[in-house]
Amino acid sequence: MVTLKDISIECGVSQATVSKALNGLPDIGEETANYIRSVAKRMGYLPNATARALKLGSSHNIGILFVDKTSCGLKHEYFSEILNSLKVEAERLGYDVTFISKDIGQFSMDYYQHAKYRNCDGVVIASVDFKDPDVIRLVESEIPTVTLDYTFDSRTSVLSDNVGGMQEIVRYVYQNGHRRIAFIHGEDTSVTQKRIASFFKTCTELGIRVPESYVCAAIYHDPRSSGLATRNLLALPERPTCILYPDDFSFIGGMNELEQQGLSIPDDMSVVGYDGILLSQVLRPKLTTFRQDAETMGRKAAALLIEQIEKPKSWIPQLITVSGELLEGHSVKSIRI
Amino acid sequence: MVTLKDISIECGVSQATVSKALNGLPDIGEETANYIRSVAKRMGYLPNATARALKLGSSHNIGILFVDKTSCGLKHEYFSEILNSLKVEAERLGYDVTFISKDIGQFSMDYYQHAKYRNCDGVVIASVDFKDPDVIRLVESEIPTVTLDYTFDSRTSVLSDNVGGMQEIVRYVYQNGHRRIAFIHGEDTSVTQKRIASFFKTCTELGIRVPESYVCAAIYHDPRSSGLATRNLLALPERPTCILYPDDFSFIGGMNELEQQGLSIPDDMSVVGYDGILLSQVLRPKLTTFRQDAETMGRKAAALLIEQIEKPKSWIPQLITVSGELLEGHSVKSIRI
DNA sequence: TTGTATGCGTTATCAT
DNA sequence: ATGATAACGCATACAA
Repeated sequence: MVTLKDISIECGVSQATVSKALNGLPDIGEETANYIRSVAKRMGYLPNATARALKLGSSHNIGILFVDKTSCGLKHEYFSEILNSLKVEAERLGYDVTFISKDIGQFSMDYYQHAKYRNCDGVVIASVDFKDPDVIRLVESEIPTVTLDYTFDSRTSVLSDNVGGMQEIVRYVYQNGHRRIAFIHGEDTSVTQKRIASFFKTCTELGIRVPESYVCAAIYHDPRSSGLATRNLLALPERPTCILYPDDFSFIGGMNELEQQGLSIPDDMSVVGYDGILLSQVLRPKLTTFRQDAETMGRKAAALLIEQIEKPKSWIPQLITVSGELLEGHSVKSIRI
Repeated sequence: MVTLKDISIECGVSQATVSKALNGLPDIGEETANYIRSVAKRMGYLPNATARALKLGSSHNIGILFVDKTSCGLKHEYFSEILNSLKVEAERLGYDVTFISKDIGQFSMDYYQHAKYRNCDGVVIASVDFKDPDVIRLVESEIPTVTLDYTFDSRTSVLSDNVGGMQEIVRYVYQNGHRRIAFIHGEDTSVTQKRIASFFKTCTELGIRVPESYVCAAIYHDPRSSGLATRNLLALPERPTCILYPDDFSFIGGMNELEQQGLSIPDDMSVVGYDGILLSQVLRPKLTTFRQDAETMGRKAAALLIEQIEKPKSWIPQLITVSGELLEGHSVKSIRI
């Protein structure tokens, strides 16, 4: 490994001079600086991030908190897409990305401690239990954080537009003549609450009456529970004409149930997903769904976090809502009224 | 941030004593050591990984190389599962995981340089172009590496048992009476080569004649190309009775094509996937497929890399093959002969 | 058993 | 414009 010292010897100048030249400080002669830079390049010099971090107290490294509680965190395309764009943007801005967790080796530490231990300049928090005291401790600490799809007081967060998404879906379905719309939602999270609220609000605005039995619970990313909910809906005396699913993947459960009962999509039943993952676009009939712009969410999260890290004085917490778009497929039938 | 110095002052002993006590060195009095440990705990002491890394020359941090060339690297459940188990195992062994890439900030560096810059103790390489000179440079460097699904000379790698997997599939299909078996394979990689070779070998062993037109190319994770290939197979004068797909997700393309032609699975056509992702298990009929044990692969990769890092002298390169299992679904019809 | 001193590779302050 | 030096937090060889 070639260090500043090696270069200083090679150049016949002091270590300090080399450091300044390489960092472009103005108090080094043009000529000397150029010479030093050329030698450094020739010798294949690379700064040592560790030494730098120790000296500067900042590591140019951000943490990512991504708990795989249901062991489907990363498996979910929504999150893996966020993770990827987050990584790309962070790297573009000169930051590396390290996973943060509890229990690293023998040490049992919480997220905050882990982040401190690694000298993370900031942490992006996604797909965790936001009620976890350890998560709260991290968020309330002095470490800059950005949360995804959840808001803490005086903290920056990037949110998918669940209210707008659900509104667009309901309106689209309404425009296609549907008045009996059922909604199978995911487990109780703030995301789910927003979607449910938006569902009811939009229905009310459109003058649609929603029987209680039309709104039922399932689990995200779990086709089985959505299949069950579908079966229940189909058993109602007055069947809905359209079913909204928690997400595209869960819809598979509904798809199976419908097929088993000999019902075809969209002729006998209209369906809508959520997420806009690859799968939704390759199913036939193509699934009508609402695409969440995960790529933008990850990118913004990284950019906002790094801005907060680099300009701590001028920083103010922000709530960024990333809008998505309705992807029209062929799973919603147009009903003449 | 509480440091060794703070503790030493609080305890009225020297910094060195604190360091030794906390690291459990034998040359500190039982009593003193216990006292120091209790004070450290009370003060909330956490070692500084950065300082430690600088001092020890080892960071307890491993890199992961995961290039999203087709921007589906992470989206592919196979890889996201590997990534997750890799992370879990590494953390269990006391190592953090950091993404490695080219171009971090203004610095344009190759993978090797990035790994050195971050002081990574080792790197796991997956889902990249293994012909990339930058990858080769990293692998041939002094940095310990483990590659996934690709072998370099004198280097450790963890391989999915593609030969065994394909063999099991062909045998299973054969046992169900099929003699006209088509194989749609992915783009040309070493994985694909192994599967193709194993396909032919097993067919030969079983005395199955494989017309050239039965083996055709598509692209992994791309239903469109597999759909096209399916259409071509269906247009043959002598149709196969069973089609093997590159992977479960690609099969969706074939599924659509079959349905469009009014063919039902498995009555009119038997099909087999590869991977054993969640999707394969929720489709109806359930897809018969070969599950790759991605969880084990990630775990082994981490364990082997860390073993190599910690016991460099006794280390010898290993080729670990992780076997999978045939998941019997209902997509292969049993044909009476 | 405990303390002193040094250095890991940097950056930054203060002399020169 | 350049250099000597201290400091970041830690581990360790060596002295006491």
